[in-house]
Amino acid sequence: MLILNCRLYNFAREGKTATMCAWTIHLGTQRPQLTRVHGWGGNYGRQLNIKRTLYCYQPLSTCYFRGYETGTGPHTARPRQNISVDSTPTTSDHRATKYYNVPQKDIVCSELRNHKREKYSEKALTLAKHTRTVRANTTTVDGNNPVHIGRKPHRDENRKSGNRKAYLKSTVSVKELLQTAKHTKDYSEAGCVVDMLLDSGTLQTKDGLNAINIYKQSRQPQKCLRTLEYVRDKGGRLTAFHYNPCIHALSASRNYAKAHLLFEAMQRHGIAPDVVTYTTVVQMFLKEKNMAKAMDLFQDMSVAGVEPNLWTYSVLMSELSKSGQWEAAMRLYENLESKGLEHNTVTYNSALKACAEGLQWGRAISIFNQMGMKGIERNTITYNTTISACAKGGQWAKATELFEEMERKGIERNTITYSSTISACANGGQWAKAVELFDEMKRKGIERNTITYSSTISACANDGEWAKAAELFDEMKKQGLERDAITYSSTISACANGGQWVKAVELFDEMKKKGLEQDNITYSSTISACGMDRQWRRALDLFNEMKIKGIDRDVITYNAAITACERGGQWQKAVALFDEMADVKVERNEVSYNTVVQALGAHGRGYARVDSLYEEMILKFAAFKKDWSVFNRTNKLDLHGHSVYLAQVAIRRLLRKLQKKGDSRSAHNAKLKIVIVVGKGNNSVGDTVLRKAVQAQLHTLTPPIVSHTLSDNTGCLGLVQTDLDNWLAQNAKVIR
DNA sequence: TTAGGGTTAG
Repeated sequence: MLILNCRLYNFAREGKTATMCAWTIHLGTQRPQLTRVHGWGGNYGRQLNIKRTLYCYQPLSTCYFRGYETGTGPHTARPRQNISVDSTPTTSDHRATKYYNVPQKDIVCSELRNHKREKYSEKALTLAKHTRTVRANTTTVDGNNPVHIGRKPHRDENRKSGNRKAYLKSTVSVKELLQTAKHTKDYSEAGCVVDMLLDSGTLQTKDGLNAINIYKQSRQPQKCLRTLEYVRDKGGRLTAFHYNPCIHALSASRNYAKAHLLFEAMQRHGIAPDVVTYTTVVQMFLKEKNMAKAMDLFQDMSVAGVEPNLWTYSVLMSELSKSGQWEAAMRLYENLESKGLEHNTVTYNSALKACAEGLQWGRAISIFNQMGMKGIERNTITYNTTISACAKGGQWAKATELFEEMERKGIERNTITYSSTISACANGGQWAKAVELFDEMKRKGIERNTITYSSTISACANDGEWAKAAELFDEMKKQGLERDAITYSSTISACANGGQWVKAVELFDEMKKKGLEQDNITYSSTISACGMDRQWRRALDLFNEMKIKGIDRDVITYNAAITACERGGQWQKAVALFDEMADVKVERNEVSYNTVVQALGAHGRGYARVDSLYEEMILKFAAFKKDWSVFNRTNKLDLHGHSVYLAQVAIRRLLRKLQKKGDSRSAHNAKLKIVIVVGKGNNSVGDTVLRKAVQAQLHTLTPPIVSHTLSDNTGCLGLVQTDLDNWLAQNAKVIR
C-alpha cells in the first residue's frame, strides 16, 4: 500500500490561523484533469474538520497538492501555488510546523471504498512496488485502514467551536471564494465550501448571489435553485441578479423546462425581468429551435420597456448562425446601427461567424477590412473566424495570409488559429503546408488537440496521403488524445482516397466497438472506400444497413453507392439507385448524373437514356446551360467539368445540332468553325484523357472528322472544315 | 455582480 506524505498545514499562512480551506489532490501526473479527490477541512471544530477520506494508489512522486485558503482571521483568500508533496519539507513547512504544531504525518491515502477494493487492490500493489520508500516520520505503511486527513483540533480550538456558526459567519467570505475561483478558473473547491455552508445553515443571505454564481460556474444548476430557496426561506431579498444566473445555469445544462418555470416564477414573485433575463430566455428559445416564441419574447421586451442591447444582438446573431439561419443573422448585423447601437468586436465577430456559416468568404473579408478601417480591435477570435470563413470558401491562400498577418501584428495564434488554417490548407489541397503548420505547433509548444489532428488528417485525406493520415491517427493514441467520430471519419476518408478499403472497414468496425456514433458521413466515407476498390457488395451492404438503422442517406451517400456500383461494373444497380433518389426525394447533383452516365456509357448501354440525362443536366445545372448557350453564340464548346463519357455525349449533341442547322448554315454561316475546349492537359491527367477521348470519338465517325490543337490556345481542339462538310453531307439525317 | 464571439469528417 502507498502512503502519501502530504501535509495539510500548507494551507495555514504564517502568523494567521487558517479557518477553513478547500483542497484538491491531483493524482496521476501533474495534469489536473486526471483523477481528483476533493475535500475540505479546517481547524474550527471537530465536526467540520474533515469530511472525506482520501484514497490513493499512486506513487508519491506523481502526485501534487493544491489548495487555497478561503478565509483566515482577516478576510483574505488567495490561491496557493501547487504544493509539492515531496517528502522533503520545505522551509515553509518548517515554519508551519513551528506555528501550528502540525504533526508531520497527516495525509495517508490507503484503502479504497469497500466495494471497489477488489477491483483496485491489485493495481495498488503493483504501483506500490514502484514507489520509492517514503520517509516514514510517524506514518507507517498500513493498507488496511483508511487514514483520515487532517489533524485533531487543538483543545483551544474546540473551545472556540462552541460558537461555531457565529465563528464561521465572521470568517468566511463567499465573495473572496468566488474571486479566488475566478482567478484559478476552478470552481469545484469553492462549490464544496458553499455546499458546507448551505448544509450547516451558515450561509448568509447577502452571500446568496455569490454562492449562486459559484454553483453556476461549477455547472450545478440544482444547487443554484437550492441556494435561491435558501435565501428566500431566510427572508433574504431576491432580485433579477439572483434569478438570471439560475436561469442561465438551467439553460446551459439543457434544463429548458425548469428554466422556463423559473422565468415565470420570478415574474409571479413580482421581480421584473431585466435585459439579461430577456436575453437569456430568448437565447434559450432559439436553442430549442422555437423561433416563434423567441421572436415573441423579443417583442415583449420592448413592450415591457426593456431595450435590447449589444449583448442581446450578439446572442441573437450567434444562435441564428448556429441554427443555420445565417442570413437572418446578417440582417440583424446590418440593421444594428439603425437601432442606435454601435458595433463592437464581438458583434463583428458574430457577423463573421454568420458569413463563415453561409460560405460567404468574400463578405467576411469585407467585414474584416471594415473593422480595420473603423479602428475596431481585431483579436484572435476575429482572425480565427475570418480564417475559418476562408477555409470553408476554399481560400487557403487568403487564410494563410491572415495567419501570417497575425504574427506580424503580434496577435496571439492559438490552437484554434492553427486548426482553422490547417483546415483551410486541407480544403485547398495543401497537405504539405498543413503538416508543416502541424509540426510548427509542436516546435512552438502550442497544444494540438483532437480537432487539430482531425484537420491535419483531413488534409492528408484530401491529397491521398493515407499513410501520413494513419500515422497521425496512431500518434493520437500514443499521446493519449481522444479520437472521436470525426477523427475516425477523416481517417476512413484518407483510406478511401488512398484505395485502402480494408483499413477503412477496420476503422469503421473499431468505431462500432468503441460505441462512437456512426452517422451518414461515416457511412458515406466507408462506402466510398469500398467503392474505390470495386467492393460494391460491401458498399451496398453498408448502404442498406443505413436504412435499417434509420440513418439519413443523402446525395453524397447515394453518389458513393452509385460510384461503387459503377466501378464494380453493376450498371443496372447504379441506374436503380439513381432512379431511387428521385423516388425518395434526394436532390441529384452533377456528381450523381456524371456517375450514372459513366456507368451506362462505360458498358455501352442506353444511349437514349444517356442523351436524355444529358438534356436534363443542361436544364438543371447552370454550368452546362452556360456551356451550350456559349456554343450557340460562338460555336465554341467548353467540356470542362465533363467526364470522359459525358464529353462523348456532348459531342453527339453537338453533331445533332449541326445536322439540324445544316441548311441554314450555308446561308448564314458559310464558314463554319467549331472549337472544342478540352483543357491544356497541364493541370491534371483527366484533361489529356478528355482530349484523347474526344479525338478518338471524332475519328470513328464515318467519314471521320479530324481535329487539331489550336496554335493560339493549346487547350482547344479545332475541327477541320472540310471534314465537317463531308460528314454533314453524308449524315444529313439527325443521328441518334 | 448576471447575458455575447473562434477550430474537425463524406
